[in-house]
Amino acid sequence: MKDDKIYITVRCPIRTTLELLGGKWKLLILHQLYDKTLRLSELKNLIPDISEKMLIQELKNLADSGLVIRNNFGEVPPRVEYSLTEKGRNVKPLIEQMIAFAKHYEA
Amino acid sequence: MKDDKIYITVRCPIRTTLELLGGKWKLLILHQLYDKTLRLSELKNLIPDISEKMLIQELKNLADSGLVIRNNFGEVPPRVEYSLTEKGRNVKPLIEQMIAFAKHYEA
DNA sequence: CAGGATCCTTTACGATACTG
DNA sequence: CAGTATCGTAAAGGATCCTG
Repeated sequence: MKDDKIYITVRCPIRTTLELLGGKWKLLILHQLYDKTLRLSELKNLIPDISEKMLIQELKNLADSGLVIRNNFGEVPPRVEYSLTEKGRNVKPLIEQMIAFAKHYEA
Repeated sequence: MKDDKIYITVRCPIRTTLELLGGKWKLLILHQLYDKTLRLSELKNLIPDISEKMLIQELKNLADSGLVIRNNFGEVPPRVEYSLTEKGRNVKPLIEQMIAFAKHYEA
């Protein structure tokens, strides 16, 4: 057999990023976790218009992606803190560019 | 009256950017228009899984935002070309960071 | 306080047919 | 070729109630 072709699938990096960070809330959450550790209730206060369901869901999502780490202190009453992982810290330049873009756009 | 407060509304820049670029397709379209002018049919070929409806809708969306310019040559058969505007070129560093993020993530 | 479960609404998106 | 119009579906998101 000749003329066979080998197909390799190169995933579009834009799509990869959209899958990881797409949606209405993930980047807002990551923005708040930019350089601090926060509890669920603190995040809720910082992003007042997010529903609790979405906040929890998206945090779990980000944790599953390895971008956020969930630290359960196992205390009573419950105390759980969220922060960026090493991988998660790679979103920082992206967030910076989003802020820069908005600034340019509104100028 | 004293102790009155003046409230100014500072829109979160992340939200601004999400409103302009959010959704499944806008950034993929902008990525293709990164440094070239393309016709509708060319964009359709470059992003095979987008529906024609969404492609046209999002292009109009981006044009309304002033990020993309629609150039209608008024010929028969129709010939319409899309490209980034000056403002639209500000997405370039953002796209670069999305690519960099995907790369870091997959590493 | 953190979060699970359920139900419901909204909106994003897709398929198809049609037009100048 | 570059659209418009319509209809239908799937996914995202929201409200509320409940639990350890």
